[in-house]
Amino acid sequence: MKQELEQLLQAALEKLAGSLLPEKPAASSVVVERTREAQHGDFASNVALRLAKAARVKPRELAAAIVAALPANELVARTEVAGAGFINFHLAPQAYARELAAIHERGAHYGESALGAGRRVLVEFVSANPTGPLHVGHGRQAAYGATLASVLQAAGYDVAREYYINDAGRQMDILAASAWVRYLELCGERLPFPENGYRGDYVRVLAQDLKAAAGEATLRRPAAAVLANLPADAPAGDKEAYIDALIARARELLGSDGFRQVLELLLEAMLTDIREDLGEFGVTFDNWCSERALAESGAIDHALAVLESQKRLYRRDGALWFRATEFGDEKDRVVVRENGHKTYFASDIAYHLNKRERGFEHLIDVLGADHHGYVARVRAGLAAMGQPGDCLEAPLIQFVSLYRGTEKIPMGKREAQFVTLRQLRAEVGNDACRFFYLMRSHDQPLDFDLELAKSRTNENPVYYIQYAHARVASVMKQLAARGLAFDRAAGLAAVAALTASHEQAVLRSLARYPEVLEQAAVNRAPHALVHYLRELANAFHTYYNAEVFIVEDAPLRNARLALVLGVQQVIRNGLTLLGVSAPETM
RNA sequence: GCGCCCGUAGCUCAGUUGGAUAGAGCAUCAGGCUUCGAACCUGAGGGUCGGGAGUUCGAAUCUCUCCGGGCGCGCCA
Repeated sequence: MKQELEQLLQAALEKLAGSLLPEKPAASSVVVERTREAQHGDFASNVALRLAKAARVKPRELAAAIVAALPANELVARTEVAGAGFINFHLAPQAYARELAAIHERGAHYGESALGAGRRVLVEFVSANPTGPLHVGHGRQAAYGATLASVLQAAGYDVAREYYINDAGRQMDILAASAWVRYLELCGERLPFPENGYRGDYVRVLAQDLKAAAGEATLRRPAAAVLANLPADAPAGDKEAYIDALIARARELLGSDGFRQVLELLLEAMLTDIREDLGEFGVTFDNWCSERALAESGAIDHALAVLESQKRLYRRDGALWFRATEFGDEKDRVVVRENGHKTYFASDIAYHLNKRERGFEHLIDVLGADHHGYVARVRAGLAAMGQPGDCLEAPLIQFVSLYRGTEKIPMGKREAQFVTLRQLRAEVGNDACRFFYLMRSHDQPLDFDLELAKSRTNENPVYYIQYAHARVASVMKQLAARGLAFDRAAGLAAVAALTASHEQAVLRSLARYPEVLEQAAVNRAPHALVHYLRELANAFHTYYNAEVFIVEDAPLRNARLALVLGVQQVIRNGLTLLGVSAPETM
């Protein structure tokens, strides 16, 4: 609808070019928007206001000329000049009838567009270190990333979803050491737990897995051998030095192959847990990309070679540096440390180059808000390797605070007091969980009220939308119970009978769905969809209370049913994108 | 100190290529079920869009500045 009006305006402006207007304006300046006030019609354009100055004409005069030059169109009932020079469009009833027919015709595909023109986009999200269970912050990133990917797909992009597994670094070694110590405890050894180790209960579970898989023969070592000559742990000593020494000792006692086997087993267990957790949450990935596999494939050396060939590397203090400042970063970055180890940053730019080399035009990294400092750096890396710097985009997801009513739940990393995604899902349910995560703009910190999310009262917005969907299903059951059947063709043919103000409001709301979906895609703002669905449900509930659908008059009855089935379809489409179920009964 | 995000009704928040009289939900108050599900609907009150200045036909939106809050600034990952 909107696009058609914009095309009409464009045509009118082309007619005026050379006379009233100096030149044909760019298509991007011709914009039509929904009006706020019903008296201003359905759509309005400020194009005359925007062009008046350059054309040296009064805005209202220009607007009048544009209106006069508009080609006739069956969708438009009336056009007028209003206010300072707005052009208001009042749509003909058949415009909405046509839209309702489109909903019935396209069904689950209604709302999709070709905006993205098949461009390949990689959405990377969650990518939590496999060193512990996902927490509520990851949950928000999961919900956001999954829905953003779905919305982009609906908008015509060729989308792939990816999880980057940080399985190469020191954090994994620390997990291995932590689990091994717990394992030794299980075997009956007595030794202190490292201050810098992972303390969660899941580590004890991992230790049991280890024992079940390996028994005592291969991995058990006497505590005395483990602890011999280790430096002091905190608080007397340095916890970082201690854990590093412990890791080295584990490698020494188990052999590098043995240590690696422990690591592999833990990694597999953690990834299985994360995968299941996300799967139950309705979040799936097309690819799980391993940092270690990437390194083994030579991708990091490849990226460094590219940087070298571009003369973007230099040596200082024994380390190899990348001239990031030449590409907008605030300081140069080390890629190979003095000790010969490549930095995380090196593997990260290699990973992003790899994404581009796999054919993705556009890269979206969904990141936690605490990662903002590092976007500029990766972008600098991409630019230095000859990639367009703006191919990378990173929506930053602000933090989540949990509340019970007004009481804030502390979320220390050390003691797990209700911080995992799994616990959150178990308590409030997947639907409420996804919904609450997506209700707010991602760049706004989120206060997640558990009591509200759990409540089955009118305070909870999830049920409000689902209820509208279930109510339509209930109406259809009632129809069948009365021995009547819905005649779609007859209903769609009689849409002109839907003249009541509540019916008009529902029709208008329905027709906005494709626009909302495009907006959500362009702005990376899935929450726009949530707000829209609430409005649509509101229009429906109001209508439901005002009119009876199952009436004697068959054409009117079928028209009304066609309308509410349209509502049901759009709600289902929207909820599906959000990852929330659309139940027939509640 | 430097950088990023944010500040809108009592509370939680929508409102981005600058648009017409700033909107929802909750809470509060007043109403609505012998009729398709009351997990619903209708109405009312509630605002210095953090303060100030600027840009212009027009600013919650853009710029500057100040105040307040969150986060980040490693040869860690």
